[in-house]
Amino acid sequence: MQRNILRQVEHRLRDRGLRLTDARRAVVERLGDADGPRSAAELSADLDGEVPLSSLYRSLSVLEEAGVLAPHHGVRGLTRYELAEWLVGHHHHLVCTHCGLVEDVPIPTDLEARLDTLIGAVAGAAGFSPSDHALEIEGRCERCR
Amino acid sequence: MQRNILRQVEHRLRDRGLRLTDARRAVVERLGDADGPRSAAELSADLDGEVPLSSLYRSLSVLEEAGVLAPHHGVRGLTRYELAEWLVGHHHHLVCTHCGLVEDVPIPTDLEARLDTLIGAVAGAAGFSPSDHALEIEGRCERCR
DNA sequence: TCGAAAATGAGAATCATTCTTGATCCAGCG
DNA sequence: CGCTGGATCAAGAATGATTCTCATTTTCGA
Repeated sequence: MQRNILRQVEHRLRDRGLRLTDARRAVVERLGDADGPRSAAELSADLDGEVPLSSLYRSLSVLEEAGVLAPHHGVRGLTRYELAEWLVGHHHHLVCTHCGLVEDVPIPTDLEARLDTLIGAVAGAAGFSPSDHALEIEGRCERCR
Repeated sequence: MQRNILRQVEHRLRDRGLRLTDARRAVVERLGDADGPRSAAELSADLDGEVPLSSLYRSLSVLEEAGVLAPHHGVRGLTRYELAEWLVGHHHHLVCTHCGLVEDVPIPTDLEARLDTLIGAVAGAAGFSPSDHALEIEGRCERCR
């Protein structure tokens, strides 16, 4: 992952009187290397239990609160997190209906622009003020094909 | 809701050796009248506790298994269900980031067509076989504006 | 009408997540 | 240098949604 990200995160936390501690840095690093959202349990395994689960959850919610992480709610009450879009850019998700894998995928800017226009129209008509959107493409991944 | 739906559901269940019992009918009726996905707890309240929670959960998973309901995973480990698209047509969701309300919204067919094309291209490039997609528009609803 | 399969209800059990409590760390200050 | 308060941490209890168990009941077809 780009070391740049850690600097941005540290700065953002500092702005809010928070610190970039070891646990938080570890979480950001793992998510920066991942190719999709990760759950607390997955991160804990990645970290080989170096961070107690309770602390890990707390780190995740602090980072979410600070806008560093974005939550992603998937199957069976599992919440997975990923780095917020201001850190890694706008993207969408491919979700494998068979194995549950979630993978990031970028979308060409021209389509994204059209999507934005459409969303504005649809939401406005319903009295909604759209602030963001998420497109999930479901299907079978390469391995589960 | 259209009575038609109940007939289709009954037929589909029958095909799989399942019955359209009182509890299942009640669930389908409530969801048919709702303007968005509903959780087990919300349905239980709607039904004034006529159906025990354990039975309600079972009904929901049987109906999901049979392809009658589609699950929708929202914040805080809440799973909400709605009638599957073959019963009520393709649509997307407006999600209020403030109060959590989820509302159905139809999308003009021309945009939907463009979306499909795009999705095919993006997914194909990543080795995915897309079978479905979900677009969630986040923002503030009329009341939380 | 009988028997097998399907369905039910009540409560216990599970699992991810959150809360509570008390200890620890650290930057800035005197 | 040592104190002080906010920030952080660890450990376990608590919570809340969901699933499981099991004994009982209902339903459908032969």
